[in-house]
Amino acid sequence: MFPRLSRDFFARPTLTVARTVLGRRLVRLLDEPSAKGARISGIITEAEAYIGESDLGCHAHHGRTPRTAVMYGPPGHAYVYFTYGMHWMLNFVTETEGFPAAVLIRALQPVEGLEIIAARRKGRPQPEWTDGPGKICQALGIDGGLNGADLCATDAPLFVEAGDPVPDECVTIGPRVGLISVPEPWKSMPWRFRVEERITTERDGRTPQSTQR
DNA sequence: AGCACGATTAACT
DNA sequence: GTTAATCGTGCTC
Repeated sequence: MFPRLSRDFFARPTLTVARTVLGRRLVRLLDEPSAKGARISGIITEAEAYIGESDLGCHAHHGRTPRTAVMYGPPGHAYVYFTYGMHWMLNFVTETEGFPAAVLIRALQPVEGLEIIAARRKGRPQPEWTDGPGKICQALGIDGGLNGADLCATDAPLFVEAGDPVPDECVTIGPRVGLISVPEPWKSMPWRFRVEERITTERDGRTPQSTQR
């Protein structure tokens, strides 16, 4: 159990939050009676930045709407939205109130609540439990009910704990994923941060490559 | 009111 | 590699 990240962590430039959130632990406290107080958690291994109305890849590029209102609010809250008719996506609101920006959490390394995750990701191998933004929400039981939730409240059901910082040599930076029809330069801005998977003892001198999915 | 599309995933050829 | 699933959102008429 580590200290929870305070609002100061999120009230910084979005690129800084996206880079430094790697290695931290996302924690979901279950509130359902059948699993009262159970913890599901994982180390954050991939995140992307979405920055303001001028970023044509950001939902806020249409301005303030009912959907994007949370991004215009104070930092340290969850922006959870629904897409493709079936998937929920989790973001952390960043920067200052009034400026719409957020960090999309794209991948985790599962740590706690493995049995619950396995049940929710039934039949899939462990590497595929939380290696996508929709999968994370499925595994942790995150949906629209958590949109706007304060990650820094004392009784928060969803929050982030401190963890070991990830050194630069373990992080690859590249373009954000899935922005099919977003115009340049936004489509290619290197605003995706990912912890490179490697065997712990590996030392092969490979140049980290900018991966794509 | 109608329409095109999406910060994806899983299944299929 | 290709594509169906499935519906909220924001735009156009």
